Amino acid sequence: MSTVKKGADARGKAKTTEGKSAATREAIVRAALEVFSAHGFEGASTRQIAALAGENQGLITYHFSSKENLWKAAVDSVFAGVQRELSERAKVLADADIRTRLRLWIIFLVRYAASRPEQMRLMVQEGKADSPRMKWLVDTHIRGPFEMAAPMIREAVDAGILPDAAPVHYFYIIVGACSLFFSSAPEVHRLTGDDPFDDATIEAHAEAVANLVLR
Amino acid sequence: MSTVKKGADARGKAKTTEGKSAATREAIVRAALEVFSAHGFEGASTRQIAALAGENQGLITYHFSSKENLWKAAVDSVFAGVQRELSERAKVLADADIRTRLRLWIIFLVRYAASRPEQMRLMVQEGKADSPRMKWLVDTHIRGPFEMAAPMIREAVDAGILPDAAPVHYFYIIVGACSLFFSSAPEVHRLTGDDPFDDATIEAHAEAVANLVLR
DNA sequence: GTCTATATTATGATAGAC
DNA sequence: GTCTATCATAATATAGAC
Repeated sequence: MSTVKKGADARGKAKTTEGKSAATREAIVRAALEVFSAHGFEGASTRQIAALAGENQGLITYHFSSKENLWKAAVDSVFAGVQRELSERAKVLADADIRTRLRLWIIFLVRYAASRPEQMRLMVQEGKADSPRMKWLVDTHIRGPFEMAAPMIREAVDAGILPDAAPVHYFYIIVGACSLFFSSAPEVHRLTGDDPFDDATIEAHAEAVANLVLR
Repeated sequence: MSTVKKGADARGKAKTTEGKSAATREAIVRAALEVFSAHGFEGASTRQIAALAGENQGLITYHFSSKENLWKAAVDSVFAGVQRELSERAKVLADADIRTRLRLWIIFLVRYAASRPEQMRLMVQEGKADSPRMKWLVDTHIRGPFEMAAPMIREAVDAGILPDAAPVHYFYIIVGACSLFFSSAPEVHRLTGDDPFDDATIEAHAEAVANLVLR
């Protein structure tokens, strides 16, 4: 906090120039995530994003220079959370037994999918083709979590807790099992009347997956 | 087959006028499915679809009158197969034991997801919001399969084959487990070097899910 | 850093010749 | 049924005032 040029502005934000800039950037990223995950990369418009963020369209070019860079920033913002939380957890649980680690991983995945249903949507939307954006996504955000999970899965298979199959299969089986319920939430709601994002329902889903995998 | 006005045309199709019209329609629907599932509804352009189909853009309006109707026709074409095949299978297997039915259902889901990876992409893309398209999707194509699977799941739970949980959870767990591997195929390929659509890999995934669920 | 105005291109849909 | 040409609108990105 150094040179304060303005005080609180019309929207009630009291920030330094740099602080204001960062806040604008953040607001745009947040809006971008919502719009990109709802409409896909091509379907999303920068005007729509600017409008949702309550900022000017010209600022998108200023802060991100292109729609593609904005997309990357938005994706970074969803994955930043998982990566960090997961590796923290991994450290703490390094010496727990394999069943406990698997169960907690699954519960984590379900809660994360429930708190950020956009993530799986982004993955599925980009998973359509082997594009440059796809390469970037895998190298930057998928390989890490996969390489953390693979040894755990292998260990469970060796211990006879899981039937024999390659880790990739289990990775996508478990991620799919944990996530689809939430990335199809309005569908679930229309089908049964339940709200998937209700706390009790989230826990029920976590229990269902964990109990199915570990028995 | 009645009044033949033209013979084989430039692209080598020998058709009646009605036959030609139907073939055009079909070509457009096939292209639309590909483009919609790759780019989502808003991201897809009718020009792109027409170009891929090798047909004129004006014909889209002629045959479908709007982009929305074309989307519905494309979705119908993916789901038509599942619905029919599933209900046929259901009849044949009505008196098989519950484990066999569950196993065959899973194998069917995996093979279907592998043969039409677009389906899950379409579902996830529309699952973003409770839109009119979403309502149409659920009412026309989701409720049927769900109501076919639910009693089977309930039976498996009652028989002690599956841990206790509501059918909706199992439905999305199993569909997610069977599908994500294929709707993220380029991602899987980049991650491990394997081709998910290789026959042996498809069977390996089916076995992995079936063995995990049934033990 | 933020805003307005605009150049350029692409979109969905229509009109009308054949 | 199929095609070309076109309308009206909306898109990304830029230029330049403040």
